[in-house]
Amino acid sequence: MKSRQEPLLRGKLKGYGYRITQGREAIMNVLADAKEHLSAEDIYIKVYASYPAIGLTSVYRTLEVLVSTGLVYKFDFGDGRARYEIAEGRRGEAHHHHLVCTGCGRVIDYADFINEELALLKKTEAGLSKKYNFTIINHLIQFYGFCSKCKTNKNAK
Amino acid sequence: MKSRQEPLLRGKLKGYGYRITQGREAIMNVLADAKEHLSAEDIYIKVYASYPAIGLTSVYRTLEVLVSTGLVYKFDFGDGRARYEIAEGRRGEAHHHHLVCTGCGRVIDYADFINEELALLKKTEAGLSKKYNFTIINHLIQFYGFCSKCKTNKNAK
DNA sequence: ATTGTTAATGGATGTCATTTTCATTTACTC
DNA sequence: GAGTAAATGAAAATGACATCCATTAACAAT
Repeated sequence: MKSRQEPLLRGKLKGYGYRITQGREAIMNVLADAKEHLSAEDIYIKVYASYPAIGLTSVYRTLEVLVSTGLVYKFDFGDGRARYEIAEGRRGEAHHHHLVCTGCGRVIDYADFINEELALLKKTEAGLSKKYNFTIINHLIQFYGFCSKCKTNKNAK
Repeated sequence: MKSRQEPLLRGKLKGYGYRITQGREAIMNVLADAKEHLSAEDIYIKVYASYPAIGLTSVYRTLEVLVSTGLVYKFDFGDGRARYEIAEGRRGEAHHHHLVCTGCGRVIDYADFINEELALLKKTEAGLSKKYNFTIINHLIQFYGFCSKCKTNKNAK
């Protein structure tokens, strides 16, 4: 099933003066249908399935274009690979933050308390936007600490 | 001037069963005296000045130990290199969050609104700790968007 | 529809932070 | 002071991502 999202991205990309290529269309489709944030390689693999002529290099380049135009968000969760998520459409749906265990590296997604957080973030955003003349579009919140397994021993030898 | 911080770390590391080596002492000194969060290479260079026998490998290994025991925090700001900060001692002093420009990659540090944020974070932390049996020690908050230079053109071609 | 131009591509190669390997050294126990 | 296992440094490996460059394809103008 084709996503109804893609033509939107397509039009916007074109509006910024970029050409619409087969590879870029395939990448936008994958992003529009994604339920999770994907790594560049995740995207490459998914695109490859329907368009094997794709190169990993083009995935990186297209993502860079999409991110720099604001059509796609890029996150760094600290595991050494960036993740990408489409900006319009799927917003809020699976929005969550992370608990990152300092002991074992485990990452727990949570969506609890998100609403209270969001309320505060809105206020903060307003102040920051004004002071720094910065348009805020998204955010990343991570808590670091120790998960249940690691909290007792703290990796003692 | 020797930091009074280091013996603390030293004792704790020992308590976890790790040996205290010259390299580890030097690294702990650097971390205890640091005013900013440092990258592994930053630390290597500083340690090298007083202890040239140090190897970059040992810096990475020692940092891993310190992080996994909770004595040092590790952050990933998304610029491809991790940053480290001592857990006890210098807390709060230069605590800030980031505005990351999606257009050009610029990172703006801000410390405004931190207090309101912290109040909420404390509440959130309490809830999360309980629900996920996770001991929260630190956090990372980043806003993504467009800085003043990038907001108008969004890198259009 | 055909052509010209220039952006976009893919494969190879490079880069850079971090990890692994391994033979040697050293902190700490007895 | 000797024994032993942890820790080390140098070199090589890894893995994500960027760059180079010759080729291809999008799209505007015909």
